[in-house]
Amino acid sequence: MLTAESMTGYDLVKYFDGSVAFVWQAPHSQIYPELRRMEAAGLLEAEVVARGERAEKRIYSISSAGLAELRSWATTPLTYPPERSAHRLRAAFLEWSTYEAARNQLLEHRNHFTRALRTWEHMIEDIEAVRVPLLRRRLERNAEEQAEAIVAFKAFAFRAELARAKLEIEWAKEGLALLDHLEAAGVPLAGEAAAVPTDAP
Amino acid sequence: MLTAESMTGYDLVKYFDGSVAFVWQAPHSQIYPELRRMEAAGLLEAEVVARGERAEKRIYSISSAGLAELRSWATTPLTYPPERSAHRLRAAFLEWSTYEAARNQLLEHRNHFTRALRTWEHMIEDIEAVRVPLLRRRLERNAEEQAEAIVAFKAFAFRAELARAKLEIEWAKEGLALLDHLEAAGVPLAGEAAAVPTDAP
DNA sequence: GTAGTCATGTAAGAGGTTACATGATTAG
DNA sequence: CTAATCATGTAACCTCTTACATGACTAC
Repeated sequence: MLTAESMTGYDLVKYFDGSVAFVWQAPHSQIYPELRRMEAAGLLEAEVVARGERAEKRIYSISSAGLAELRSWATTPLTYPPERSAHRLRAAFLEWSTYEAARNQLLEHRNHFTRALRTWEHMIEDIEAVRVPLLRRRLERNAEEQAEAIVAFKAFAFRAELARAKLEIEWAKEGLALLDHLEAAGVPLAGEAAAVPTDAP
Repeated sequence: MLTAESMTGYDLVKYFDGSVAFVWQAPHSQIYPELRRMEAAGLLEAEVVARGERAEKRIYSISSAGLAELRSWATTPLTYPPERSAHRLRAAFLEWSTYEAARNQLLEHRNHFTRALRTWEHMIEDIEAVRVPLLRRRLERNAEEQAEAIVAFKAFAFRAELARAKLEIEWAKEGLALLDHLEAAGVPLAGEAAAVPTDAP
């Protein structure tokens, strides 16, 4: 982000929430110390600027070492992190739930990704029309011949999440249909048993 | 997993790698201490069994408190963790890479999920045919009327990952096509610039 | 005897979450 | 004056990764 524009940690947090956060989130409690570490490592340079009469702020820019590090990161092969999805795990053991809780879970899943889908769609439109402020500044800083690639890669990354959202919505629907089918067939779930007290005959 | 069969931490690690690990991975260094903690919390019971003359092993079973906890977990709403995908992040900033590195990245992505796809397909077949040992034992322990649901939920969870793998393969292909298009159009990437030394005219 | 499997741990450190904490500046 | 925004931290805690560490049992 600092290759697009020099800015404070505060700005970084803000812009994060509006763009990069859709693929990589970080709270300010991670960003501020990290900026200090990167500055100490020579990857960033900080300009301390007065803010009013008493306060100060640090405007960070990327250094040439930082640029080299960025290029290095961009060309290093990535590994695949271990799978860890609470939602899939839950789905695999839905027999321990109740029909009500299972349905709520899947409805919430569908709603969550329906909202996400709308966000992604708008985001991709905004990217392709260069309505995203930080992207605009990035294009101004770069050779015009690269503009197409810069925009295309952002849209490319976000389209994956768009497709993912569609997938999750369909998956949730499939799950809801499965629950309907099982309940109609009179299949009991283990979670319901918990509702039956032990003092039953 | 302990509701399907009582077993040692070692067994748990083994079975993890063959089934649950596809949605939730954990190394033995996490599993052993966790079993101890859960036993201390009364969720599990351990039977210490001699193994040969000198060695011992601990066979864990789930307690009634553990079952209650499991049911509680199964019915508690899940939250959505912050997005954090190194691959999407990388994709969004591919202009900092080189065509070669970017292609390798996407080819590796395609290969990774092609392998995953095959694994999922076999896994789902094995689940539906009840060829998975732990699943078989789970069905033996449960009322026959629940068998359909137990199998269906496992297949349901895994189908999501199957669909995900297909999505990732398509996405990687799209990315490769994009790279071909950009390179053919003569668009330079920032990573290539690093190859041009500063002592150029 | 030896290689493979069974079996169980510990520990340092990285990365991330959540909560606590503070205070200046600016717009109305 | 007061609320919103700008701005920057710290710290406890949890989870997970990676590496270190050990040794018994069993089949060949």
